[in-house]
This record gives sequence, C-alpha cells and structure tokens, in this order.
Amino acid sequence: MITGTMQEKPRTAVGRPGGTAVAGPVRSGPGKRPTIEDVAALAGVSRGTVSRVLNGGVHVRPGMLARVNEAVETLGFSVNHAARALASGRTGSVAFVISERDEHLFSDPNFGLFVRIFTRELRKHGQHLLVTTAHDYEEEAFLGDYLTAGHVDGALFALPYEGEALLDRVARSGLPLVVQGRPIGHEEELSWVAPDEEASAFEAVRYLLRQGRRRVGTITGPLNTSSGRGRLAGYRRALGDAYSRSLVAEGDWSARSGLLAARKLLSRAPDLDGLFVHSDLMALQALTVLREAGRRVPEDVAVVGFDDSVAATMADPPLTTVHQPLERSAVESVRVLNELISGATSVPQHVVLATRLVRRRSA
Amino acid sequence: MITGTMQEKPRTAVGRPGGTAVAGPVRSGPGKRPTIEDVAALAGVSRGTVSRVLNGGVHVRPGMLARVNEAVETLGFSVNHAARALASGRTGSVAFVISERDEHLFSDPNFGLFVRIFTRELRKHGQHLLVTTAHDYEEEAFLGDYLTAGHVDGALFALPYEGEALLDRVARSGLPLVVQGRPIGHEEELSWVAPDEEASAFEAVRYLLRQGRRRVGTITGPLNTSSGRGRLAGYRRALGDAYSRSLVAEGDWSARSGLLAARKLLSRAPDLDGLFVHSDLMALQALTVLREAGRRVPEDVAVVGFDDSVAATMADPPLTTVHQPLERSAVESVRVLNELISGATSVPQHVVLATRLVRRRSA
DNA sequence: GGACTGGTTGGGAGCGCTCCCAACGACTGA
DNA sequence: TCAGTCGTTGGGAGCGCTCCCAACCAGTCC
Repeated sequence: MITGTMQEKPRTAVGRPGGTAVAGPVRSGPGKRPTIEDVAALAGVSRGTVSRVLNGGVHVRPGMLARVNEAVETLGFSVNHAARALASGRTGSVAFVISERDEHLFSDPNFGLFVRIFTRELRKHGQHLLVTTAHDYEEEAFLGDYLTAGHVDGALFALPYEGEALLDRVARSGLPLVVQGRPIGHEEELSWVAPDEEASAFEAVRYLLRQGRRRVGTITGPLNTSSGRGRLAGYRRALGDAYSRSLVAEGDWSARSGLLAARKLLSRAPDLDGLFVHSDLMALQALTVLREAGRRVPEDVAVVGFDDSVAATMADPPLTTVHQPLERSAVESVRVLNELISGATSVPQHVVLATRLVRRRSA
Repeated sequence: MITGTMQEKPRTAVGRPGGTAVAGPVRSGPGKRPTIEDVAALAGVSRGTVSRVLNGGVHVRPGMLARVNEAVETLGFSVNHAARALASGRTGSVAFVISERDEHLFSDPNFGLFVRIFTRELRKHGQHLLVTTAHDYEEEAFLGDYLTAGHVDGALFALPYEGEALLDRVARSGLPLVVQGRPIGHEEELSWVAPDEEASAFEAVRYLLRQGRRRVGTITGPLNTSSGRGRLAGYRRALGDAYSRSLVAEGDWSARSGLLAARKLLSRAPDLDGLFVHSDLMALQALTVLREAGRRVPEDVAVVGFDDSVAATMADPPLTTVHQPLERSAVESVRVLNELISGATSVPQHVVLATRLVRRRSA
C-alpha cells in the first residue's frame, strides 16, 4: 500500500468578510436580532397582537394580520425559541434517542425509514424531530442531561437493550416517552409500540411445520432484547415437544454471527430441514452456509427470515420472511407520544402490531 | 405471495398508572419541576450561588458547593434549558443538517461516522449534537424555521447540492455554520471543510498514466455537486491533450448508475485500459461490467475508486481507491464551527484536506 | 489599627416571549 | 336609547435562569 500524500497540511484560506454575497434581510453582524417588540413597533400594534399572529392569528383582524406579517418579513424576524419555550412551557421538539454502542443502527435501512416517518408525523403537530445519539457511558450521561433539561417535550426511544441506564433515567424524570419494542423490565410502566414477536415467530415456524418439516432450527437475535426473546418463545411454542436446545443458536443480528450460528447448527443437527432466522441479514448468511454445505434451499432446508428487507428480495433464492409494519409502528408511536404530551392520556400505552408472512422461494 | 395476518388490529393494553415501578426522585405528576430557587432554599444559599455551582463552581467555597450539589440530588433538579438559553443567549446545541430528497445518506456508512465524531468533538465544548432532516420542500421550510429560531448555536451542513434553498436561508439568518464539502456558489462567503477533490483525482489518474495506461475513462459523480465537478477537473488536468468527452460518463453515486455508465463507456471506447470512478460503490459495479465483458482487472483495465470504503477491501479484485480523511474532516468542521460561535473568527474559513491513494490489486 | 485586597455571596435587572385580564369598540335586542 | 354581548386589542405579570454589581468577610500590609 503506497500513499501519495497530496497535501501535507490543511490549507486554511480566508475569504472576504461574511455577508457580502447573500441577499435578503441580512442580520448585520453585531446588530441584535429583532424581537417581537420591534415587529409590534413597526406594525403599529401591540406585542400581544404580534404574538397572536405568530401563533395562528386567531382573534386578529385580517388587516392587522397582514400588517404584522409584513413587518415580520421586513425585519427578517423569527421567534426566539428559548423565550417562547420558557413562557409557554412547551418546546415544540421531540427527540429520537439512539443509544448504541456499535454503529449497527445507522447502517440499518429501517432507521432512515423511522426518521422519515417520525419527521412527517410530528410535523402534523408542529413538532420537530431531533435525532440524538450516545455511543458510550459518558455520552449517555450527557444525553441524559439534555433530555431531562427540558429541551424536548417528549422522546422516542429506539430498540432498547435490557437494563439501558439512559432509558431508566429519562423515565424517572417524567418526560413523556415511547419505546420502539418492548422494554424488558419496564413493560408495565412505560409506553411502547412493538410487533407481535411471539405470534410472528409462531406463525413462521408453523408454516414450516405444515410443509412437513420436522427438524426446524432457529438462529436468534440477541437474547437480551425483547425481539430475540419473543421470537424464540414463539418458535418454542410452535415446536412443542419437538423443541430441542440443540436446534437453537444465538446470533447478534450481524452478518458474521449469522454465518457462525448457521455452521454451528448444521454441525449439531445435520438432518436440519427447516430454519427460522430472526433477521434477513443473518438469513442471507445462512443461505451461503447451506449452499457451501451442499444443501439445496428450499428442497433440503426451507428458510424463513425476518424483516422483509430489500436484500430478502434479491437473495438467491428470494427469501420467505416476516414483514414488520414499520411505518405503522412509527405512526402509532408518534400518536401515543402526543397523547402523553398533551395529557390526553396519563397511563402507559402498549400497542402490539400484527405482522405478516411474505412467501417467496426459500420456504 | 400469501400473507398470514396474525392479528387484525393493534391491541391496546392499558397498564397501571405510571411511576409505580421506577425508583429515585420521582417527579410526582402535577407537581412542578423544582427550580434553582428551590435548590437555593434547601441548600440555604442564594440563587446566584446555585447558578455558579451549576456552571462550573468557580468562586464557590467547597462547603457550599457540596451542599448545593446535595440539594440538587435530593430534589432531582435539572436546569431548565429554555430559561438558561434565554438568559445566556447560548443554547449548547448544534444541528447536523441533512436535507436529502432520497434516503441515500442514511444508508451511507460514512454518515454514522460523522455523527459519532461530531458528537464526540462537540461534547468537549459542552455542546449537544442534534441530527435534523428534511425530505421535501415543506420539511425544509419547517427545518429552516427551527434553525433560525435560535434553537441551536450553529449548524453543520452535510453535502449540499447546488442551489439548496435551506442553506441559503440559514446562511442569511447569520447562524454560524460549516459545510461538509464545497458549497457551489457560496465558496467565498461560507465556511467549509472538504477534501482536495481536484488534486485527489489528479493523483489517481496520474497513477494510472504512470503505469502506461493510455485510454483512461472516468465515471463521475453528479456534476451538480462540487465532488463530481472537482474530481472531473482533476481527471481532465491529468489527461491533458488525451482528454476526450467520450471517455466521460456521469453517474449519480448509485450502484445502478455505475453499471449503466460502465456499459456506456465500454461501448464508446472499447480500447479502454484505465478507469477512474468517483465512488467505490459505482466502481464495484464497473468491475462486474468489465468481468462480464471479458476484461481482466487490472491486466486489461486498471480501476481506481474513491472513498476507501469497506466494500473496496472485499471487492474482487480488492479496489485501489482514494482514502478520504473523514474523521479529520469532522474534527476540523467542529473546530471551525466553534471558532465562529465563540466569535474567535468572523470571516469564513476554508479547510482543504489532503487525501491519499490506497493501492490494492485493481490498479 | 486602619486602609486595602481578593475571594465569596446575595439579589436586582433583565432575556423575549405567552398568558390572561381588562378595556374598547361595534352590534344587537328590548 | 341603553344595557348586554362578542370579537378584538393592549399591556402587566411572570416563566427560570444568567449576569453583574454591590456588599461582605477574612487576610494582609503599612
């Protein structure tokens, strides 16, 4: 590996002073931001009237309204958030909290979808979404400060693992929050929205059994998550007496763990004829392992994944998998959160969403 | 495709009233949050002293400091952000602004890295990172309201495309900001941090030429981005008189566009013996196209990518590619932003970072 | 011993909004 | 004509902090 360094140090070029080329109401350097009072003076009305216009314009005559809006435009005024939040007690923003030790979630295509739906749904209530992250213990504490300091009206928590300290702390602070997935150990006192993990797994495995499969193994998600546990429980219930510890291998959602788990399973149970994998990503690796071991899919081993990801469509063979209603889940989360924020509900809400099995060629 | 609906409607279960199972200083429902005044009363000191403790504890005797901290603990007090922001004029947070029409960026592994480094660097200055997004025109306007309302002390903009309206608006508001990549049309008046696109491309292409390659083509990024343009300029400069329009095909960073561009190039210039691709993802597709066309890499066609992504390592053959100093870029961005926020600098800063060519087997 | 010093402490004066109540018209109905 | 009503408007009273100045309290030095 050679390296052709093209430049030794960052070059710092200094341009001409700012503000020269931007058009519109330029906020001249040291000049202060216009306040609601400035707008009122220019429009020839009172502070109260300007405030009313800024908040929807009810009880304001059209003429006044137009004059105020004009003044707002002229001055390039925008409300001071801090003052509004202090006076009103509401911030107009909601945090999406992601506490992850690895960068798993960001590479998860579902993540982008969640952000998109959350943003869209929250805007209907005039709320902004702020994505916040913590990668280690100290950042978690720092984020905890942020969330409990009243920066946001509520929080949406992503996929908590068992015993997450941040979730505990924020819950204790009384901030309205909704968790994506069942929070182990807090099922009762927190609000959450989750797919019916147990039933999904039960259906998937029963589907394999109905096809005459008798030795159905499973590659699980981490068993300190409610997803991993719930899916394993469903698998176990479906198998009944046929359940055997040797047919279960734990993964951690990663591709590599799927690979290792599939190998382990195949060596422990060479007569495997069905496989239920807790994620498509791990299932894809299992397909590779099976192929390398000379097993045909689905003839020798039928495989069912979970997620209905894009990759499932493109797999060889295309993967039969459990579809999760992610959009629905995001929408419900925002709905519940807003009920908690507005005070329409004061007791924890639990929403369980149905999934569906998408049948393709692998099973 | 059959669908086995497992549950018709979301089940909404209602748990017992909140607060029953959480430990610690519970903020009882309607009871108000404790204020700095409550802390002062409990600790037997003045409001001013509590404030001093909360802000680093300078000019406070150790005894007082301990007493105040104890009171804070007892009451479960945390500062009211809005009040602090209003009084101090600083918010302690910075936005990472992502205005993307598609979900490209979220699936970009670099994105997670940026978030991580930004978070880490900002925390050193006591600043929180808020990731904010907009997916369409209305969300962009809504996000503009947010950014100009003083929610944040500054903003980091991701990869702007030409003429992005949000960037214009925020720049006009006077909010300190730093752009990742050169903002076309605003190079002078805005601060930015970017790799030396032109020099990187120049070096990469010269590397191919030095190996005796004579017909070197290029697959570009979108030419309405500074990356696409800068890299094309470097390519062109390296080629000199050998430059020909027929050796250039424009892509849009997507895998599919790489595939199409490679095919086009191969049909227009069957004697192609070198290829410089503006991203690894597109380069990977080019490898496939070359293989299908019976060309050996690097014997018949030498290929150089851009990004030094993980995929480049795993390609067949492993990809020679340009490594971008992403971490460095993120660190510099935060440094510049803080200088702008603190007022240490008032003129726009431009930081150009060196890249390096990582030589593997494809060239 | 008295003036001076420097580290601490208290508390007044806002920061820029929203909320709310009183005041003000223009209308209505008796 | 006058009281009553309703939509609109003005402005006082905070919201919970930080900032800053004055006051205080040892020590210290002449």
